[in-house]
Amino acid sequence: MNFTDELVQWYLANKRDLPWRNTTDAYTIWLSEIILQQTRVEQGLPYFNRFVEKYPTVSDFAAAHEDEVLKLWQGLGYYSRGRNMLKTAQLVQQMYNGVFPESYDDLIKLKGIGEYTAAAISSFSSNEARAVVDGNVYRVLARYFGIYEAINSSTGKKTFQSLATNLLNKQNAALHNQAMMEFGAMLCKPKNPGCGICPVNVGCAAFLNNATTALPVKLKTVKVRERFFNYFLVTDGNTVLMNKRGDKDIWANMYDLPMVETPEMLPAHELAKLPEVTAMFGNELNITEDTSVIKHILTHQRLFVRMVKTTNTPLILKENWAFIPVDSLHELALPKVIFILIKNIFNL
DNA sequence: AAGCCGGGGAC
DNA sequence: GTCCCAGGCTT
Repeated sequence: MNFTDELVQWYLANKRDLPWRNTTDAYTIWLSEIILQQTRVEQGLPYFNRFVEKYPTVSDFAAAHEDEVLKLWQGLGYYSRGRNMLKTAQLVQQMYNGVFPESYDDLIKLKGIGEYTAAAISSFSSNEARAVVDGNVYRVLARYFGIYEAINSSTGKKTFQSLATNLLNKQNAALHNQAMMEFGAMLCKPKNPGCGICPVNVGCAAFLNNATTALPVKLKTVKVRERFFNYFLVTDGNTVLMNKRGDKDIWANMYDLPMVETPEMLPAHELAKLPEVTAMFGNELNITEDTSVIKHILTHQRLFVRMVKTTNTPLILKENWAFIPVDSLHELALPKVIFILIKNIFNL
């Protein structure tokens, strides 16, 4: 048996039972694929189930409001996925009359669908002969064929996509793709791969050369920026002043609190006198509580976040500010760290 | 081509 | 701490 046939045999004997594998409905598969971008199966699974229940068809999804989608997406990260899904659902409703496209060429044009996702949806829904290349496939191919080209260079991407396409079983694209990814996720793992029980170890360049830890090769480490967020809790117990974020920075269109960003974390008494703060509240801030600083890690940023409670109220409400009834707080999509800051105060 | 976009789990 | 996850969009 050749390499890919071995992996298919391994897959049939070892595959997990995952809900999106029991359908060929392009809409349902699309839901799963977007949710699973840069996301582990175990983390995405409960979100998939909630989305399928709330939006059984793409028409149901298209009728949703963005706040509602982001709320359902809360905690999953990379929120542009949720925002793009709504746009795509609305476009499919209008342009395709609610019938989700199945062809790669149609799918690749949609917001939030790139090469990987178009290949995944087209092959899983209609068995179109398109090879998926995700993180798992990069790793499996780099190791088995001993490819030291960086998987995140533009030439490397072409090399791996070309190799994956050549290897594709064009009669059984769906099964082939599932097998490649599941093998990478379950056995040919980033750390401690199961080489001892691997069905293709005798042909694996990395195994034979003791190079599994060196492959795949990936370029550069991301630069991490440090930021200091000072949030203000303005509440009378019945309502709380919330801010809807813009669409440029992190957590686009989600909700947090009024805040100032500082170049470093200041003691409360210095924060209270900051010109930016006194301008906002009319005079020196009266701080009644100050949380300990929470360190919150994102891919490109290390956030240091604190929240101060104040008896002051702002002079004027900025455009994106509103006093929200505490009873309605649970409807707002909150970034993880905001949820942590206020969950105990308002019983969220 | 490089930078940006979350949160969590394994080690 | 570091790495990476069924990646894609913007500049």
